[in-house]
Amino acid sequence: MRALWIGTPRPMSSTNISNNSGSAPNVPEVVIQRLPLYVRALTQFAGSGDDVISSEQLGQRLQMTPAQIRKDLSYFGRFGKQGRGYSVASLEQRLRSILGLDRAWNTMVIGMGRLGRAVVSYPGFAPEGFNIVAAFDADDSIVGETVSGLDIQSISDLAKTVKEKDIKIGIVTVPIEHAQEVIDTLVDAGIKSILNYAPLSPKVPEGVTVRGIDTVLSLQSMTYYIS
Amino acid sequence: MRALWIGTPRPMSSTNISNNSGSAPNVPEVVIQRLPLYVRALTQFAGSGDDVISSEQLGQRLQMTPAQIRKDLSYFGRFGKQGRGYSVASLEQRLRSILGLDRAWNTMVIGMGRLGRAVVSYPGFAPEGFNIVAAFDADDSIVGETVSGLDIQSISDLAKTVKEKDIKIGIVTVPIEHAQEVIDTLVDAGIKSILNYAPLSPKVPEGVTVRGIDTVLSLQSMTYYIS
DNA sequence: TGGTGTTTGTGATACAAAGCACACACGCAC
DNA sequence: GTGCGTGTGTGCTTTGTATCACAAACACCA
Repeated sequence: MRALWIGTPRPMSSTNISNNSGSAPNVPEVVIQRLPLYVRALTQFAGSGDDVISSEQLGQRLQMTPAQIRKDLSYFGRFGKQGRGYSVASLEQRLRSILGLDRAWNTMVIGMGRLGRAVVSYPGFAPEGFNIVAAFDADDSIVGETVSGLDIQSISDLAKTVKEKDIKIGIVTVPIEHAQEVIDTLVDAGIKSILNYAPLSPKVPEGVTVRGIDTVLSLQSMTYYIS
Repeated sequence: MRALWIGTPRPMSSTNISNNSGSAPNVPEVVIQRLPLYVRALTQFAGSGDDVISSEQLGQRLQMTPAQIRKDLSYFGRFGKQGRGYSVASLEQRLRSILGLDRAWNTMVIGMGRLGRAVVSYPGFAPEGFNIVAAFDADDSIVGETVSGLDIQSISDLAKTVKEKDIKIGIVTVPIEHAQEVIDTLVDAGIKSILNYAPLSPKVPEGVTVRGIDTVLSLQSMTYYIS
C-alpha cells in the first residue's frame, strides 16, 4: 500500500506509517490528526466551562459536524454517556493517553540557524510535554555556544546523545542541501518521528513518521485563490 | 457547503474558499495543494535533466502515481504530448501561471518576536517571489528597530502600509492571545490570504484563505505512532 | 416509576478522491 | 508513408471519508 498523506500535500508531510501498533487497529491518519484538536478544545473547555460537553458543542467550537467527532472517537471506544455527553476531564485524559500525550517526550533540534534558534526558544513546546533537550549543528564554529540554556553539540555526538537522553523526536531545521543527509543520520540513530522544516520530501524507511512544515508550499497554493 | 480542509486537520489550516474565480472551475483543494509540488519538481528537473518529462518520471520523484498527476493537470488543460510527455519548461511555466507564481507578491509579517524575526530573515521566500516588504509589532518599544533591513512598524500603520505597498499576503507570528485580533485587523485591511503560525483556528469571513502552521499539533499527532 | 427530552454510538448512505486501463495521438525508424 | 512503441487524457471502478438518521441509553422530573 502506498503511504497516506495529509498535512502539506503529499511528499512534504509524508507520514510513512507502518507501526500503528497498540489498541485500535487501522485508524485513518486523518482521524489521528484531528485528535490533538479535540484535546486542545477540551483543555480550553476545562479551564472555563462546564463539566460535561456534547459532540454538538465541541463541533460548534471546532467548526465540524458532531457526527464526525463521534465517529472519530468511536474508533477508540465509547467515552460518552447518552443523553449527557462527554466528561470533559475524562475525555481529555483518554485522548491524551491514546495519543501518548500523558507523558513527556524528549526532543532535539538539528540546525542552529535562525530558524533552529527560534524553535529552541519557542515557549509553546514545554507546556505540551515536548522537552527540547539537545541542539545540534554541523558548523564547528558555533558548537559550544549556548541557546536558551542548551549547548550546541556537534552532529557527530547525535547518536550518543539520543541514547543517553532517550530522545524520541527530531526537529530538522537545516538548510535543504543537508536535510536528507541529516534525516538519514536521525534514522540511523533510531529516531522514528521527525518534524522537517526543509522544503523537500525526504526518503525514509517504512516505520518512520515524517511531518513536514513547508511554508513556501503553503504560500504557493494560497496565491491561486487571490484573483 | 462546509469548507474544505486539508493541511493540518480541520480548523487549523482552514481554507475558506469562495473565490475560485478564473479559468478552471471547481478544482478540489487537494489538487491545488499539489500543484506547487509539481512546480518544485519541474524546476529541479529543468536544472539538470531532460527537456521532456513523463508523468511516470514525475510520479517516481514525487512518490505518487502517474495517473494522479495526469488527472490533476487535466483540470487545467492538456499540457502533454502523447507518446512524448511534458515539456519541462513549458509545463512549469503554465503551472506557475495558474498558481499566480509568475509574478511577485508583497508580503508582511506581523509579530516581531523570535519567530517573526526568523521568518523575516528566511532566505527562501524571495527566490520564490514572496517579498517581505513590511514588518509590524504591537510593542512600541521595538517599533523602529530594524530587522533584516526592514523597519518594524506599529500595527496602527498596517492598513495604510497595505495600501501603499500593495501587500496581498499576511504572515501572522504573534502569540496566540493576540492572533484573532491581529487577523481581524488584516481582514479589515483587505487581506485575503493569511499564513497563521498561532495555534488556533481563526474565524475569518468567507473569501479569506487561511493556512495554518501548527507545529505542536504536528508533534502531538506523531506521538501516536511511537509505540 | 413511567414518561419525556437529550445525546450517544453506529449501520447505512452519499460524496469525494485515487487508481485503473484503454483509446487515441504522436514520434520515429525504415 | 506505414507500422510500432510510448505516454497522454479520461471514463469507469475502487477506495476512503464524511454525513445522515435512528435505535438504544441515560438523566430528570412529576
